[in-house]
Amino acid sequence: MIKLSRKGDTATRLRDAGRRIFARRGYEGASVRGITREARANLGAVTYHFGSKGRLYEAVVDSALAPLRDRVTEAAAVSGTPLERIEGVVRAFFAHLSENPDMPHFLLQQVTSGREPIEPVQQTLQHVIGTLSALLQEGQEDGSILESDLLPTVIGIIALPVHLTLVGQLLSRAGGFPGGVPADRAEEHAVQFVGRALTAKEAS
Amino acid sequence: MIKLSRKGDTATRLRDAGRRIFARRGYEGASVRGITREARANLGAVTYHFGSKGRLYEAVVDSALAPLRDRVTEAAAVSGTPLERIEGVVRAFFAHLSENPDMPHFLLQQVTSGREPIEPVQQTLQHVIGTLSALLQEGQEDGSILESDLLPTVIGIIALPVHLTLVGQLLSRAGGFPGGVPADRAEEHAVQFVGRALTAKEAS
DNA sequence: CCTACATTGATACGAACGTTTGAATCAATC
DNA sequence: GATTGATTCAAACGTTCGTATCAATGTAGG
Repeated sequence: MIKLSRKGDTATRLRDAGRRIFARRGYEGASVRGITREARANLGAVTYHFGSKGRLYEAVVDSALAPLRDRVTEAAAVSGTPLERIEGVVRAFFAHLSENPDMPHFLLQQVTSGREPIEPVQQTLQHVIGTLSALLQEGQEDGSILESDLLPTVIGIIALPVHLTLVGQLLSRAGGFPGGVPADRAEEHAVQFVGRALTAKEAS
Repeated sequence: MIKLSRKGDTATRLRDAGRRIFARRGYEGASVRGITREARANLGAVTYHFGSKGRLYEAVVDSALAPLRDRVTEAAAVSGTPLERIEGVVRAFFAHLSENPDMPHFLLQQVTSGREPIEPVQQTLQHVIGTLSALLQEGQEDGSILESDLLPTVIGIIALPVHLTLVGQLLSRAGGFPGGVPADRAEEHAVQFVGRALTAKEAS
């Protein structure tokens, strides 16, 4: 009755296959049959191990987002100026996105689904927004970051990595913009872009 | 045989209903039955007027994107500094998004679908990216805009309106951030954010 | 009026969907 | 080696999907 999740576990294989297929085709576009086929599992395996397609989806999303929350927390906790720590969060985003190329899909699928986001997404959003808001506020209080509405600024900061990664993929796939945006250039660019937007020196 | 598209046309009602439902539930999540029900049309009407569900979707996306292309073109063509015209494009985006709240859904659904985007989306992307790239290059040549890679910069500029609109909706719906981001504040914020990021004055 | 054509309507079809079922198989415990 | 519980398997269920069919209806032009 050893229930360790060895890598070859059927449940683990289902989660992995689910991650790929849900990300690529969306929730409705993914079929239990397709997932079980890719996971080399029986059709009934999703019901057996997760209860339903919906609960497999939640498990997939949660397993993709949990490490992101941790990374953001970590990046925000180092010592340094608020701006440096915000840059660290941006880099943490890029690191996680490049290691988990399916991730931005889940985030945006949830955002565009029109439904109330499922719990792990809600948690992650609140956590990231809360963390960045705190850093911004700290920077604004000590004068190192320009005054501005917190929420839209935070959204602007988050939007960059997600969009650069995703649209980069899209363009290199289909856009007539050969090569798209290489990951490392994208990261440097995002850090610069955010840094300038937050600290632009007024002509004095 | 008068084939004017009066507002009560079955084809028009189908396109309108399709826009709402495709945006809200995605392509696979929307059903022909649901669309025809909402349009008060017969089940066979989609096949009859558009040939298939897929072609209705293309018609919907095209009817949503065509006006955006026009607006961007217009905003980029006015006289003014490159930065002012870029700001105009950003404002055009916001105007179009706030009048067509379903629009960002289509854009991001395409981006996250993993499939090659359908033709009107590809056209629009290329057009907007081309237009902004030209404005950026002009500004970089006359020194009014900082040097940076064109493509990621353009993506950053586009990402802002889409994300602010969408995430604003999401947060006001579910996020524990009451009110989200009011549309007019979002627009001003985006214009400032972009302006700073493009023209930050180096300490000299 | 009548004919021709465009549109609507009700119904049917086959395929794919998520889930259920119950027998078969496997691995650990006594 | 028998027993037990967990897991896999093949098959089937009922539902919903997109599309096709064809008769009924509306609407000009002759």
